[in-house]
Amino acid sequence: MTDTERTARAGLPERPSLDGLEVKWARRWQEEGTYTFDRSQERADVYAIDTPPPTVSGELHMGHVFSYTHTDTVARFQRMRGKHVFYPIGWDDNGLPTERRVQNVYGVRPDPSLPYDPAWTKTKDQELVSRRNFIELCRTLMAEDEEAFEALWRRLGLSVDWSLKYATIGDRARAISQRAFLDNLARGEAYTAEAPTLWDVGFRTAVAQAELEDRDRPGAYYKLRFHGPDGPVEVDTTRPELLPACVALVYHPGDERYKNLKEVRTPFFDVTVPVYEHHLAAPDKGTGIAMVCTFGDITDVAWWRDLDLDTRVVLGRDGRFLPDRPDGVSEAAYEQFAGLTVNAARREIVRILRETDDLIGEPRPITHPVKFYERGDSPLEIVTSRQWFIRNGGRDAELREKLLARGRELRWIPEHMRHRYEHWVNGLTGDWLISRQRFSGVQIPVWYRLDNAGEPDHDQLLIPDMSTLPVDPLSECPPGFDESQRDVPGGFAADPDVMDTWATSSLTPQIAGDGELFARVFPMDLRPQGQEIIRTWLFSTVLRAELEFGELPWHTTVQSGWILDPDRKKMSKAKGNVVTPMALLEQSGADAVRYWAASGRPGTDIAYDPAQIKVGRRLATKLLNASKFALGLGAAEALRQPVSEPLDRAMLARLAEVVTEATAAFDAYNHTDALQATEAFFWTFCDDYIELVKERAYAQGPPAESAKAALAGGLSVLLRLFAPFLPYATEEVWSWWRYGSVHRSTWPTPYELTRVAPEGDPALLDLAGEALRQVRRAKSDRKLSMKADVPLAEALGPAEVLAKLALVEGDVKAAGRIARLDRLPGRTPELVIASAF
RNA sequence: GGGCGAUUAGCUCAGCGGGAGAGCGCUCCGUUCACACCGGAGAGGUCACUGGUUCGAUCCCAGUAUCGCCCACCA
Repeated sequence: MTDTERTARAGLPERPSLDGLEVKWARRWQEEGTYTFDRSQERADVYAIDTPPPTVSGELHMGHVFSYTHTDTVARFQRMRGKHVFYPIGWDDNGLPTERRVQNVYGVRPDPSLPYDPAWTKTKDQELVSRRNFIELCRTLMAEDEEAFEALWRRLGLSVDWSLKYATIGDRARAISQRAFLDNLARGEAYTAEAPTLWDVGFRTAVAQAELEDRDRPGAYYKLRFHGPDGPVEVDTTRPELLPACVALVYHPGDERYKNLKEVRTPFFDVTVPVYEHHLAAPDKGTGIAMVCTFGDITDVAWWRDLDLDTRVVLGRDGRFLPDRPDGVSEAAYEQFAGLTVNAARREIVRILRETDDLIGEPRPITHPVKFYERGDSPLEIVTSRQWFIRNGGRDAELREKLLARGRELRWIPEHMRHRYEHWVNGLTGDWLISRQRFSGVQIPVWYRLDNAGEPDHDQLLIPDMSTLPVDPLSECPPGFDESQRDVPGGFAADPDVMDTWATSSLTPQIAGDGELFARVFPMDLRPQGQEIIRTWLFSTVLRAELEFGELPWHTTVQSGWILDPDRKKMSKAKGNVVTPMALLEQSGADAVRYWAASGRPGTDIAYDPAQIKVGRRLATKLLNASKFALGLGAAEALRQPVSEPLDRAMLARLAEVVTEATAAFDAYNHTDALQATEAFFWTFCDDYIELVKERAYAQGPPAESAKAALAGGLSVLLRLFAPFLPYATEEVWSWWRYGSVHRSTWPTPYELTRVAPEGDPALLDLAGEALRQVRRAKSDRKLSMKADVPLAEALGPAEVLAKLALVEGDVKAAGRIARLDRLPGRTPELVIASAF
């Protein structure tokens, strides 16, 4: 019988292919609910994952594919291990990234003063639209983006339960977010305060410490001449335009140069300002004495607070100089600055100081780091405004210690990532600013009483009934009021702000595990995420869980690495080295892409490498072909037959070791080691074992049945070991001969192998493989076909090695096409096969 | 300025106190009765550098250099 006939008889495809498997099986998994969470399970039997909801602000990239694949291998492993895997998915579609995308795509800008226009259509670029129109555009665009996201994740084969899908802008998330906020408020953990805050003039909103980044910008030192009682005082500054906001000079305690200086007059504005000592002043920076303004940077705020300085506000929320002069500055001097941008004001003051001869020398250009909102385009300014905060340990040693303790309690993969958390918590300088002066977000769910002058009283909060959440204070009234009382003296006013996106996404365990699910999934097992959001998502989730429940939200966190391009740079759109995931999946297949992704370890960067994807594709194809061959031999029918031959038992015994290794690796979140152990064995299985036994398997009788039974047992285990990595190819092969889904099958154990192949000696597999390799080398050296006959071969080596060889001699002879194999003990220290042709 | 990580074959990466490894690429050979999205064989390395500990160091310690990332109150 030919192999083609065998294949046909077994009902196997003649030429198995990877093409089309994704569509076929993704549909089947959805129809059959293969990954549906069983809501009746108890916590102990559940493995719960706090999946990152990707930010909906464009397309998913290879970095997402990389890290989400890692999590999926864990989910599939745990599911096969018998856990009921709670694997939700969500979209983070509120917040500034989303708004900015809408602004870019539609070319519109929100203006809350405009009325809602239900029939709005775009007529011109940079059009201003009402708040509600803007929010509707956000919802529309997000829905489109989210459809594309879902299509990608389904194609990649993520085994999430799509019925658990959530959106952070959805009603459920908004209600949970507002409830958590009100709980924080009730416990005194949330509060409102008027304070200097970092302000993005482009987005016109306050931003939090966690969202800052430094960017190097060109600037210059300007040396200004202040006027002291005993002569001029030279002061270096990079922000001369803030001279009208100057409230003091500071120098380092003990700096002899300034120790008798008590006050000075500013140049041009001629305002008398005090001179103080402060330890933050650096004697070696500039002239050793610094100009303190309202507010040039956060050090100014520290000085202002510590030294109880005056306040001279000059910058408005639009980044321009205010129309009105600050206290103590003359109208005549200030008026020419009113309305100017920062840059224009700088040019103006430099021009003036040159005229008055108070600019000493020329500006000295420097490059210095400037604070930016991580998604913004303009340097941050500091403005005083009323904002909401949540206590985060930044001003509270006791809470900070608790949060540090939680960080130590958490299992970090890789371990060294815990330092990032510790440094972040230790470096917090203030509470978490959560209010944003934006539109598409979760509204801060409060109103304020208005006094008789129509001014809000921030101590008289009006709180919604918890049962009415989510609430939009701008369109709904507080309990006991009606719409006629909105914004009128004696009535109420809504808080116009929304919450920071992290204020909602810090609640993902509560959002995903809402209602009766909560007790079954919380605290969760795993938080997978990117290392760049330890200070935001991870920290804020730990914080909210600590405040709400006094415990960690999950036991373990796995931090993913970066995708680098071949130049070792982070991949980015600007550099044009971005590969579109969907195109890649369609071209190479999901299993191949997943194989590449799985070759990266947690926390370790990986290069984008098309060659690795090809290797993955080859592996998946090989799996199809080798399976087809083994099953074509009749392996499936022999599954329960006794495994009697030493080589067959050796193979299964070695595979049992691989199972142990792969299982241990997965338990330690080393999915890469699990894959490598499995893959290495698989190639031995194909290249050595199958070649060694196929002649025997073609025959009849117990030795043939033994080979076929071992092939079936080996294949069954290999398919399950590969299932987390190659879900499509393994499922396809599984469907040829087994019932149900491989992804619902049981993770293999060493016992199921040693039971059918007791007393297997793995060394026999190595020995037979080594013998075969030597025969092949002899043929290769003589440029002969691997199928060339060897009339006589001699096996030399220690007697005990040759004794073992005798156990597998029949298979070696068949695979090597050796007619006669003589064993000659004691002539060499190691096994040598000498072939004669 | 502080912290974390990396540096091993041309490339991508494992290993981590006693033998230097894998895959890709490369060279040669073979093959179309599982697999051309194929098989077999082979060549390739003072394990960044300098000291130290040790019988023995790619591995441990100290320092240096380069790269990457995180953090920082950067007049």
